[in-house]
Amino acid sequence: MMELTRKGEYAIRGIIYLAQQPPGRVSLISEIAAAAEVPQTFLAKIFQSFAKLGLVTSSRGTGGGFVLARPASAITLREVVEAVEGPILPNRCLLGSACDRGGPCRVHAVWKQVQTEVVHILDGVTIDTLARNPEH
Amino acid sequence: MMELTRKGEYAIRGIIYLAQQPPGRVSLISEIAAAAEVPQTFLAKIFQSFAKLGLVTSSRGTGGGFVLARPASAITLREVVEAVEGPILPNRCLLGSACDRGGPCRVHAVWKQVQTEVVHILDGVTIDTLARNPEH
DNA sequence: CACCTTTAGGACCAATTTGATCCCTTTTAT
DNA sequence: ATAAAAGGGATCAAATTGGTCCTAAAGGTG
Repeated sequence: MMELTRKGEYAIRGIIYLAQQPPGRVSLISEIAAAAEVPQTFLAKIFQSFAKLGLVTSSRGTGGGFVLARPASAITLREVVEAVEGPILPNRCLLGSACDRGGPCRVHAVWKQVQTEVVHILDGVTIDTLARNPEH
Repeated sequence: MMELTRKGEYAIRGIIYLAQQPPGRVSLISEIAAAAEVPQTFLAKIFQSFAKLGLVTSSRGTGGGFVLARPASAITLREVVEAVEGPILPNRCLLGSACDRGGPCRVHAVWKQVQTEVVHILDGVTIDTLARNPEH
């Protein structure tokens, strides 16, 4: 359980590639897809999400492409993952104030703790760290 | 992301009910399903998994049903969740020694850390604790 | 302007997973 | 024998995942 989907994997691989480019260099989606070994049309959708959320800036037309919107050191793994997979919610009952059967359910506090821990870990990792990581 | 499925929710609700019964008391699947407000046939499958894994003992025929195989204080939330959802694996690459593209991937260590933390949290919660929890 | 390049966005689709249900078999007590 | 349970397999609809395709929009260039 708790598995990252392909979309999440592709998102991470793609943005790491961007982070490895010289600052300010524009990359085509075709280039990123080839480098990250990811289906191009699928990756295009992922980068659309990134652009909407302000993780990357996109430009169209000749010379267009994608650049990180912020330094890689200011983009966390959590942001990237949540951009495509949605918020980290181990159990539905973390959403509303009450579980489905009246009052917070018995395991509510446990899931809350899991959520907090995972968010904390993913917030502590930046794309810059991953991009520089020699462990390849 | 990281959401528990219905199966996981049902599993937890069902085993908590069992833990709330007087020690040694046999419960019918129909009774558990009604109390936990879970589809009976679906819950039956879940309890089959429990029985196979030795979390509960089952007996057939008149007077048959389910009982916890161990004291509720000796059954962890992790066991219950993993019984129906499979092992806690945030990323596929935690499975084999290498990621799909040669060598451990850049995020490998992060997912390993997430896995370790979640397992630790869920191992620290017993069904007994949940069953007694006044927060309902 | 016309034309090419590139992302944006929507529609669509196949495969897989999820969430069940049904039916028949096996075991066990009476 | 018979009734009462769980065991196990087949089946199925709905949702999600993983992707493709096509057209539109935007931005450079001659």
